[in-house]
Amino acid sequence: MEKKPGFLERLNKPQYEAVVHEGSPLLILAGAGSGKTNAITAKIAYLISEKKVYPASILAVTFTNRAAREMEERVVSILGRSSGINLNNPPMIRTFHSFGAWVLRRYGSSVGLENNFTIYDEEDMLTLLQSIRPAEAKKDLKPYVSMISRAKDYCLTYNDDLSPVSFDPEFPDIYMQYQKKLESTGCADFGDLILKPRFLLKENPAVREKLTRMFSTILVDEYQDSNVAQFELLKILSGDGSNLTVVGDDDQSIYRFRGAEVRNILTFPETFKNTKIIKLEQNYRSTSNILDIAAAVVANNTGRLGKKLWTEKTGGEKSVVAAFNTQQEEAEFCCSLLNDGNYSNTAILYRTNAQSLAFESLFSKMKIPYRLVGALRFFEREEVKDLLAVISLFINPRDEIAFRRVVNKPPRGLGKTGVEKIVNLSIQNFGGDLLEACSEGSKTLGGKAGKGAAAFSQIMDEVKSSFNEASGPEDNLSDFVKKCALVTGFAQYYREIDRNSDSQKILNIEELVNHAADYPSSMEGLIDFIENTELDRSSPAQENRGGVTLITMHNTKGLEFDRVIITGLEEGLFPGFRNMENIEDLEEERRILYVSITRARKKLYMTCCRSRRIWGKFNSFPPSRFLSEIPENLVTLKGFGNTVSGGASLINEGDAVYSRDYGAGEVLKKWMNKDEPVVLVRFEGGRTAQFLLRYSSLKKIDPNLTRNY
DNA sequence: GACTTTGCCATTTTT
DNA sequence: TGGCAAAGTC
Repeated sequence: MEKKPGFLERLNKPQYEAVVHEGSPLLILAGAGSGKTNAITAKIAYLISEKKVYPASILAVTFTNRAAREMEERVVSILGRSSGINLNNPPMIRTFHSFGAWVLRRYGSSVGLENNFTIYDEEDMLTLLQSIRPAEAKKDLKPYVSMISRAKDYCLTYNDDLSPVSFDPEFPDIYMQYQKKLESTGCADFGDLILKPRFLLKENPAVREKLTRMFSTILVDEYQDSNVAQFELLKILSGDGSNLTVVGDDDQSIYRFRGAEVRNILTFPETFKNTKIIKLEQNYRSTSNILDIAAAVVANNTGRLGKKLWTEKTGGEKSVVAAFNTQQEEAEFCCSLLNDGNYSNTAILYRTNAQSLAFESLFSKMKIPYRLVGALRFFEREEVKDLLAVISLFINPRDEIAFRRVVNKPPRGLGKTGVEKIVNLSIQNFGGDLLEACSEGSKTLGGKAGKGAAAFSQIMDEVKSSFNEASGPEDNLSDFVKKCALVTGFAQYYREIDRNSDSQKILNIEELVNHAADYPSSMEGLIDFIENTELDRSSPAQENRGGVTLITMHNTKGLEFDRVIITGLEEGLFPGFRNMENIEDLEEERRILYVSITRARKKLYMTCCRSRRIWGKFNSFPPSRFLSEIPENLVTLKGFGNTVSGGASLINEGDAVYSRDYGAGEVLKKWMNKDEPVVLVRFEGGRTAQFLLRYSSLKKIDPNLTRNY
């Protein structure tokens, strides 16, 4: 028998089965830490090296740029070791959105998109809405941005019944105006990157045939995060699905708010006949102590496909649940754990980005190195977007949002009226070309505005000629981007701002210039550069740093750490914000916790604070209900006072109680929530709060003594 | 039209 | 608490 290559030898039985399966649709249900990426990369490598599949005919789709990069690296590294593999035409490994953009750059003209289109993020979407409805306040228009995004997630155009998204009677009209304007400026938003390719493939048989023939094998990672539009695109692309492999875990679906549809994975076998289902249930990451907690928590969810994760690493260190009074104490606790110097093996997780602040300031003070993942998204920063807007406008002179952004920045005398005049001029006389309109405006507009228009026209001319100057096969784009920063005056403008406030905007511009060095100095290179910066907004400088990882729970998907500290487990924060009566929202929060817990290899901490400052005010929160879902014997409790079925559980309705955070009060109500006694207390001064008795530090007191507190 | 001040209001999670 | 937008001043 022929010897198997090493990367196949290392697979376990179901993994191997998944890798070699062929001929019918394949659904891999892969639990957390079960080697899912390993299986999918091994499958790609297997197809290329063993089945001699043409590499470029393989399409692998992920949801995050990080996942796409990682998969690509792994495939290259596996195949690099085998000889005789030619990767000149490598497999296409992209995010869904980047794949959509790729399709549109090539074939978009048949749906009205030229290949110089720029991609709008939510901020740009809002600006566009404002240009349609100038009378309305920004905050009133904001909801429509997410409605439009959701509609597109669900594959709905403005002609469709939009009631699944919103009953707002204005919405269909606003959506229509938005879409028409967006198309007239020759741009696309994130939703369009999926919707338009799907429409294109549906309506254009020639392109459909070309693409379906081009990609004979399709693999999708994190399939549980796909939305309806992505599913529709996939369906057209993969035909009967016989060469389609999807990998996912219904328990890790945490993007419902963004239109992800768990049903896509739940009903996959019904949609694609003869689906082979393979479950990967051996966890290679965590100890059984950690997995047991994860399992106990997620068991409270309904409608699961059901997997049983198991591990050979039985036992392990006991997990800790710790309660504190303030987020300051919580951060200090993390510091004390980090005294052992295990920075890079530790991650601190939180539900909202705002929570990172307490850690950041304390860690800077204590000289603990940290890296912040995902928070200040580099490419969303003002100065970066300004510079990108100038380049976008150079590529696509119809890009009205980019134009509005930079035409009077730094200030050069063009106000609202002047800008409106130029925009109208562009539409009436120049087919939307704003640069020609601006040049014309410099003659027709009087006074300051005319001078401003002339100045901006000249700047854009200089941008244009700077680009022509830099040519030659060895040149990259960094010189050009640098020149843009200079001729626009941004370099000087932001240096001045940096001097007056303690910002570092110039550094960000420099980083963008460095970034541009990766792209060849050609129009394609430039479009590529802009597209990649629009689609991948993470900051490489931050992500590659060492130190403790500070990260949102959502962002941890796909990562793992020896030690994980999940912070802010407070009712109202996690789960929180929306009405947690909605069972689907609540279950999604629970899955977020499940994802978070399963990031830990060896040691898990969960923390909560009794009070936390939100919007400048101190608010008190009871511990998260999720904590009460963890069997007591699996964790060590710290800082909960005289809890654990002690005196506190003797508290009854009508009792006088004392809380160290609220003071004295009276128990109004007591009831059971999943075997947990809960009390509602009204404190002196009228404030009320709920407590899970097990975790509260409430003490029963003699009502006659109340006044003493 | 540019710049300053006041007063309001808010925070999930991300391609 | 702070960020941002409307209102106010030059």
